[in-house]
Amino acid sequence: MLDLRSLEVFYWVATLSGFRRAAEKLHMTQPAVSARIAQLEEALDCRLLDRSKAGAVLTAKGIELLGYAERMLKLHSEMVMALGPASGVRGTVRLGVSETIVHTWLSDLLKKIHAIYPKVTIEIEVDVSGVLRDQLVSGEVDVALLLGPISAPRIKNLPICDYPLRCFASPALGLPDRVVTAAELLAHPIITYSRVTRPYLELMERLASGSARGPRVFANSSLSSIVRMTLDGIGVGVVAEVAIREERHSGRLRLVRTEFDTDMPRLSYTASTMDRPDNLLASAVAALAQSTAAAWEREAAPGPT
Amino acid sequence: MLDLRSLEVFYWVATLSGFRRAAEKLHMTQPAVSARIAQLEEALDCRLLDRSKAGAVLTAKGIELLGYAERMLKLHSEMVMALGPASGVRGTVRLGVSETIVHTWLSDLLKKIHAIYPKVTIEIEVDVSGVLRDQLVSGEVDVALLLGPISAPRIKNLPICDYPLRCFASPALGLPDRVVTAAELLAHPIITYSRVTRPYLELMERLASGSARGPRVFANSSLSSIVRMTLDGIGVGVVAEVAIREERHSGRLRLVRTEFDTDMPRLSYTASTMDRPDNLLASAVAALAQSTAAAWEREAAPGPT
DNA sequence: AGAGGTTACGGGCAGCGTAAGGATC
DNA sequence: GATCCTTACGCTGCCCGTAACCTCT
Repeated sequence: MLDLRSLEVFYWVATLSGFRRAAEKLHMTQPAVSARIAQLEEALDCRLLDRSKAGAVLTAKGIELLGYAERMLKLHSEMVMALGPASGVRGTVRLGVSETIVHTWLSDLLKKIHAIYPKVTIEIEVDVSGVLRDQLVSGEVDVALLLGPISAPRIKNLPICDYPLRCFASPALGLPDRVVTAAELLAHPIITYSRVTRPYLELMERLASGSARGPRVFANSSLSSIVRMTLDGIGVGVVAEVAIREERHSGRLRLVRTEFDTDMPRLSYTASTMDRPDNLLASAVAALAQSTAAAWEREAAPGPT
Repeated sequence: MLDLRSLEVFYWVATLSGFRRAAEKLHMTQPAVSARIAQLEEALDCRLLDRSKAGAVLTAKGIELLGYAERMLKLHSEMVMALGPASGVRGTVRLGVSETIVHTWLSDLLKKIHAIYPKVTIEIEVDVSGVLRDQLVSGEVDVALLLGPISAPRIKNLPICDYPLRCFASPALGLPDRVVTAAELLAHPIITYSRVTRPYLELMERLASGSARGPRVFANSSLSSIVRMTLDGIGVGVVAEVAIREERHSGRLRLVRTEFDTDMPRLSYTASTMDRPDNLLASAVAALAQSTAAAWEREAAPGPT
């Protein structure tokens, strides 16, 4: 009948390359999926999928139909999101988040989501951007707030915020209250993000060019841990300015101005989603993340943590 | 459920401003329409239409939904037209045609339509463009091949051909075989389209400016009749060049070159359709008309009649 | 033998039509 | 009372799940 349900079933069979997998995804039995596809093929009077052990692959007609199916399903989701009473929307959004975001406005975002979609469940996964990227691409998370943009097919990147990397130190470290040189700074160990992160790599690139020998670096995958170590006077912390607002405010950490501040990498975050016709909630959450980040910056209030 | 059928029912209720009229249009009973709308309103948890004696009018939410409904239905029709086996398409297209088109390539178009959509019924209405225009706007015809374009909301105009108006005469009339002056020409009566047509008006405008007194004009609503009268030597026929190809070819009528040939109005035809999400067949026919006209001109063959 | 898809069959429910019941002019 | 919509109710047909069967590795 070419109705929405059939298109949805077809979409998932095509996307997951299998009747069985589509059936699981759609919470129905595999014969039901078979029947829908058979009906679709009869209506269009052509084969849409070649069945093989390896998996169902689309025929030419199938590819053509898939294009329409995606457009229809997307339009439908859009309509539901726009018109359906938001408070009635149910579902689960798996949200991947970089730790920096956790320490800034994630809680604001969660409050906002819950206010608008009280029946939606949020699952949060905190990891470094590289891992989040893979999880997004493989569909393990629906939205990722990370250092973007991600260049992969069907990924939509929504810029949300852009924080400069800055150097911080405990007053106990005794760094002078003026613009310091690279040499002065590198007398202390650098405490920063883990080696697999982009800010780490960009930072190393810049520091390596300035000093004769590589600086001592303590790379740490936990932002809290970096802050802790910096507070303890182990060295100079290099993190996003926003991550230590509280410590800076209370005077426990000082901003260290350096001669290469203007050359420091910026952490550009994006809310990235996989462009799928279902789960428009993911896009909605991405949009909320954008507005939350903007609001948080406007307020310029030192958020808790 | 916000499925396609519900949207279709809603679309027609909104468009026709009434449950009853929508029911007739959709060949279903009025309670069934009520039920679908009620279900839609329940799903969206809001009223979509205000019922009043005068007719159902959309609420704000209703207007919003209508936009989505149109987009969805249109996309659906597009999909069906693109994927569905064309030979399986059923339906009726009411086609309004100007007489000039009838005398040129209409039969080619009908053959083409029948070859592609054997199960589609074509109803043909021949009239002058002004009448066709009204019939199209009021929905009495689905496609109109007429002197366009039509400037009315939701009308799509597809240019199909552009024929110059020319003067013709029977050799018996004795007009010289050279470029004649307006005065020489107007010594004879002018036989042309009916007074309610655009070419008549444009022609009169041009002739009036050139001669002291208005020319004698036999306006005739029937093209065959115009040709007949011209053949009989009653006067000078002024019609689209293409309409008398056969007579000209057989030598029964001659082209009369005039000093104002270059200033003659051109008959620009369009295939015009009402932009409705259903009846994509109309658009398909319009497109076929365009290609048929182009093919006919390329062949430059004097088509029968 | 096991994974993946098809065929066969029965039950539940959505959606339609018929018929009767308001509401508003 | 005429028109337009809603409510009530029974029926049909679709769609799904269960279960058995097919096919290929």
